[in-house]
Amino acid sequence: MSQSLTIEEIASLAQVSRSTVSRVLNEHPNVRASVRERVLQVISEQNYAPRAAARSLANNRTQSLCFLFPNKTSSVFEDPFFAMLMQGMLEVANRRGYFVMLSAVAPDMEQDFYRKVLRSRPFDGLIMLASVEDDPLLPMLLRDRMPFVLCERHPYLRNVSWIEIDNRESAREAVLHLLKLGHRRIGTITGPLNTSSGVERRDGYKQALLEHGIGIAPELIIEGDYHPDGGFAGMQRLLQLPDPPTAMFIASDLMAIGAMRALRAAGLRVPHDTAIVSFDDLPAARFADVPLTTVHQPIRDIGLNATDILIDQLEQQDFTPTFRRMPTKLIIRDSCGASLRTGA
Amino acid sequence: MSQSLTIEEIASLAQVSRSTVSRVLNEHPNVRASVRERVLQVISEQNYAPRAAARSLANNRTQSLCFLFPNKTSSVFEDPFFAMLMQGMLEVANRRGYFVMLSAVAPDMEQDFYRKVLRSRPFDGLIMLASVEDDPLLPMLLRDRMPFVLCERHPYLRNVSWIEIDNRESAREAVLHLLKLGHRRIGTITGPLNTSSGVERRDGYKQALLEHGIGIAPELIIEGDYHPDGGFAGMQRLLQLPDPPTAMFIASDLMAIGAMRALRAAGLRVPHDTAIVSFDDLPAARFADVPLTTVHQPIRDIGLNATDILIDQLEQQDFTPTFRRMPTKLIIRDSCGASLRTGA
DNA sequence: CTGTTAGCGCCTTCAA
DNA sequence: TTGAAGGCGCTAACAG
Repeated sequence: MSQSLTIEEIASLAQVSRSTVSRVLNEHPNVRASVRERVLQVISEQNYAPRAAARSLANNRTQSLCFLFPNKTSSVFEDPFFAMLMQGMLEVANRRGYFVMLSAVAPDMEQDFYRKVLRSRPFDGLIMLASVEDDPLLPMLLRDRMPFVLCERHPYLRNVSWIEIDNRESAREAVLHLLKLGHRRIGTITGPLNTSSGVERRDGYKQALLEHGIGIAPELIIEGDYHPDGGFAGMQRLLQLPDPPTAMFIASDLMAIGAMRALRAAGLRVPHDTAIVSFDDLPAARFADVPLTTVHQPIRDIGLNATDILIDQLEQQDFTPTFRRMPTKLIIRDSCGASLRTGA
Repeated sequence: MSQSLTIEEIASLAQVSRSTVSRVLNEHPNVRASVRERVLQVISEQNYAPRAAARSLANNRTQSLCFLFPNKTSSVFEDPFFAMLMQGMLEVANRRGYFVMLSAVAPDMEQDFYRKVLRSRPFDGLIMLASVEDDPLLPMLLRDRMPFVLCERHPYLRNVSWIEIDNRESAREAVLHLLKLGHRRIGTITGPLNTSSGVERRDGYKQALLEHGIGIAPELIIEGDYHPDGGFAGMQRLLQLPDPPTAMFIASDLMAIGAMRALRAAGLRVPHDTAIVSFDDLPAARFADVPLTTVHQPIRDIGLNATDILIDQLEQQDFTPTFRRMPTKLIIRDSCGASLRTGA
């Protein structure tokens, strides 16, 4: 890159000391207005910007955040859920003057990531997506007092900050909807059961059934992975039962899309033969073959709020654990069969 | 965060000078093996990692790259194309020891981004996705000699590095395929015509037609935006023609999916009434309602190679403009109708 | 092969 | 309100 100026040169051009330029840069009040003007003038003329590295070294802050994605699968970024989350996060970070670094750590690289990256402190705080029960990174982060916010409640850790939705209640409502439509044999494909969203949505499913005096049938509960292939495989297994379910609560839209493929392959129609309610309300839910009835969660807002929380904590230097809960809403479309009934 | 050690303290624990520790850290050859061992031992015991900011200040390198996304639409990250590209980029960056910063700059923020972010040099180089003809950032990058690689050839700039596919030839083959199937009235929905991929794919379409003695019908060429809604709208317009096309070359899978919605809404079947060949071969192409015949491009590899090129340039300090061309391949599925014919 | 010595560019006391 | 001076943690000559 071309030689860029230093604060020293700006100072001499503006005929003040480095300190004064620094004060102007950092919006210190104690600078005479006329001097400030002159300095700003020179800065603008010279197109000067202080070097991030020098600043970081001096004030111990990088003005950047890290978004840490799990990388169990090779396709995190292809998951629209993460994409939308990221959209929200990036928006806030930029608005509030933070850079954003991205990391996707493979399971076997976690130690390495911690040692080489995290301890070198290239960022002020981080946002973790989808915390797994036994995530090895969390204890290290806590020990080092690295500020972070989880984008989902951790299965049992509570002395951290997170942002969440009411997974259990939302799932319960989804299943109640199916019950109201007359279904009694309802299956579910859950999320990963080492995440709290996976467990909670399953529990909401169970609760709804029990409230209606319907027993839990273990063979109707299949653990999935939030991805289409998991939905496909799960549905296939359920279809092999002697008495397959007439309705499904599927813990993510993507899995529901996979499950619908399996149903179609088996010659079954949604919602006529099998009703479906899913979770997330991704754009794909609306455009699916059969538009999905699904629990809407404000994904972008979640990312947005998580980032706001983190930056607030950083700027106020107050890291007392906190959480925020976002609202959800059941969106009725075609896959549950409700429109069939009213239509009929 | 907890107080972390400095190189000085590691040095005194290992009973050597800072320089020696520094040499060990940077894998300098000139360190006695036994000393190196001792230092590494201490480093590992203390869980030490040099601070990124201090390093950057001293050696003028940040070890980080920026991925710069266009942000015309609010949904860059929802585009699987970018997601897959990013996957490849992140992989290489991590493997070669670089951090990755992410930016999505809104059109009206470009000046600001340049002034505040770029000039503060928080990264060593950047990868730009989808360069538009009149992108205001490019001239500034060139002026500042900021190392960068484009993930698509710029419409006319040639003294830069980029990675590309042969858009024209690929599009030509796609259209030839439709011609071979007997179609004579073939329409196209193009990409944005201020990008080179948009222009080149359209030109490939024209070339194929002309080679077969078919005149270009301007009413059959509609400019799109690579997104589903653009495909939907474009197809709708074409369907209003007195003599609609019997086949379509659509410059992206997402637009093809949108176009198929429009066709379905009009009661037309793919491929029976309207054959379609598209471009990209996203995962969605395989799983579409009617699986898409489409030009496969190695998206992840493109990201991978772009990053390799950039890092090579940085590490060899050789910034002579270069480009690399990746192969494409027409994947025949159902939407073109080829299988109908062989089946029949 | 190793230690000494200057910086890298900025922020921040401390005096004036 | 301003300037002088020291230091943030590391790298990179330069000596030895």
